[in-house]
Amino acid sequence: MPELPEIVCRSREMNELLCGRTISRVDVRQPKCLNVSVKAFAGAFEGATIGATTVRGKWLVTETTGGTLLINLGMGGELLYVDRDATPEKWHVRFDLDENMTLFVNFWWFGSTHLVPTGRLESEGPLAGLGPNALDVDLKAFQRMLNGRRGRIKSYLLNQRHLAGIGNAYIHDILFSAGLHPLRAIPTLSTGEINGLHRAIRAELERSIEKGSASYEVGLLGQPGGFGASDLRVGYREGKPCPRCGTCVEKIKTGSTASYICPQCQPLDPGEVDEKEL
DNA sequence: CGGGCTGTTGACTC
DNA sequence: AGAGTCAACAGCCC
Repeated sequence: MPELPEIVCRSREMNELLCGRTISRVDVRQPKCLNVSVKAFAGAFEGATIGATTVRGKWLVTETTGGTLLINLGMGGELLYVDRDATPEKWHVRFDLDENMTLFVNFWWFGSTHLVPTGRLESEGPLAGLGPNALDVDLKAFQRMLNGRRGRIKSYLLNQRHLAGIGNAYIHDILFSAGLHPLRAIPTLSTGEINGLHRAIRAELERSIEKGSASYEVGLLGQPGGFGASDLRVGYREGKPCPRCGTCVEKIKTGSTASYICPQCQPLDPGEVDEKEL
């Protein structure tokens, strides 16, 4: 599932491959994934020139002369940049460009492509109310964010209104690196634990970005990332030994999501789950 | 063959 | 504010 590292890598590819190109034609097979009518969407982007692409959490933000294009790949969505003759079987939105090239957008689940008028990103659309990118928050700001918060650390980190870009794939190794159980109540976190968590967020996300993002996702040219199963510490490693202490990694239910943890390195002290703290 | 699992976002409720 | 639930809908696995 694309999270911040994947989006960062896709944005780099879009800047390399798409910046400066002109959109000649837009086609939509699944109007549901748009926020406006097909006519309005195509009307805005046909004839437009593509500018820079930036990242807001799990959203790709592409400026064009016809408005801002927002792409959310949901779970397992893909972008494909190919010659028109190599049109894939499955696609939901296509942008035909100059030089016979096309950008195909294919969703697995829950993906969307939005048109937002230039300059209104912060006031309307899905980016309004989104928290800062997880990699853009310094330690002081992170400490302030958590100050006075209640609830559990995992659900806080996954909430895109707080921090944008962390999803249920990278969270496992982030919490493991910080030595935190996903259900730890935020008020029970020590200053040292908060500092370690801040460091872990940066380190784990950047580790994947450096390797070109997750290997189960592919880039605009169809190339897989270099961050694979052997790079994971506890995530999706149920029954395998913890890399730090050798204890069996467990898969547990944490609310509506699953979590992979080392029960030894990420203890949930019963004294610390006092219901009054939640 | 079928049902459970996967896990994003936003809306909604308590 | 936070936690829970649901709905959107594809494909894999057993």
